[in-house]
Amino acid sequence: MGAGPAGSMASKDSGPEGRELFGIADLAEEFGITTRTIRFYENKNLIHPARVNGSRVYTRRDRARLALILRAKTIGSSLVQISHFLDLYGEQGEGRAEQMDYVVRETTKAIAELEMKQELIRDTLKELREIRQGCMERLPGYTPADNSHKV
Amino acid sequence: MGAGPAGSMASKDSGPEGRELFGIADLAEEFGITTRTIRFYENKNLIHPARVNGSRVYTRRDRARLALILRAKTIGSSLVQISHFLDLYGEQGEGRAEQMDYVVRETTKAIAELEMKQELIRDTLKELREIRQGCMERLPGYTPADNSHKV
DNA sequence: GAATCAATTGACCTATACGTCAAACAGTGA
DNA sequence: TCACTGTTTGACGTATAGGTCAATTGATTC
Repeated sequence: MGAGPAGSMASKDSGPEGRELFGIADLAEEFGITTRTIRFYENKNLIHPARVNGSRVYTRRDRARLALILRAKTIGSSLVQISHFLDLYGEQGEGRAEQMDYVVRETTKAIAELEMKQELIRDTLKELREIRQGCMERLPGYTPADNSHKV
Repeated sequence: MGAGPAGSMASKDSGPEGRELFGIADLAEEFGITTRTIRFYENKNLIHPARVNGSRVYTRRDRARLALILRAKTIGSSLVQISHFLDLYGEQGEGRAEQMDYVVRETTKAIAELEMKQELIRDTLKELREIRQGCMERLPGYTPADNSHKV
């Protein structure tokens, strides 16, 4: 089965931010990934775009969801983990206390894991800064507390 | 080619911390990974244990290196990235200014990337806490600012 | 209405990071 | 000495995360 275009002629606006609906190529370009990757995520049930004439159409919510996925990936989560993540983000609306309790427990776990990662990163950063500092001191033309070209 | 044991009878001490040398199984157990994983890392040139009668023998430095690898993995680095990481950790000793300069540049890049990840995690944590908070408020028996069973 | 162009599904391929045997071999204890 | 345990290399299998190609289809343009 094929589908139609959703090319440069956007559904409503043409600005990159004022848009409401997006084609798969738009999102791919915006996030610097391939359409294959986006379709792969859909296959893994991470995003559920609408279909128009067989073509995928993404809302802002879909786009935000994709952004969440990519952010989580950068942090080091697997797609399976991300899938559970996304459930938490979606589930807040309503639901019985049972569901709420579940979300509370899961978010608590996720928070704990991220806090641990945060600590590991902090430690690593400290070490890297020490290494860099040690190197700089051995570099010719070094003067202690050289903040002349500080960032 | 085969090899000999390095079993429960440790090279020197038997305590888990006072040790100086370790067998592959010791490290595997200590870090909760398999020996296969450790051998895989060696195959990728991430660790270079000594050999005694064909069997791998790990020093404290090797053990620290393995710890670095696993920490970096948790943070979300690939083994290739970790390989470069480890080069930086090893290279600080001496070397010409050229090498020092290289290390300074690479550590700077690594630091920037980690700082970015740190921010992403901060953002995610903030959102997760909000979600959890929102759920808790909808939970029965909730009283605002309920710190009665705080961690 | 034929060409073109973007998008679709399906199939197969790739790289990473290991898991899982299998066969061989080295020490140790009985 | 023989069995047993732990280790070695090698080979193959698996899960994840996509890349790449092919054939098709649908909307737009000429």
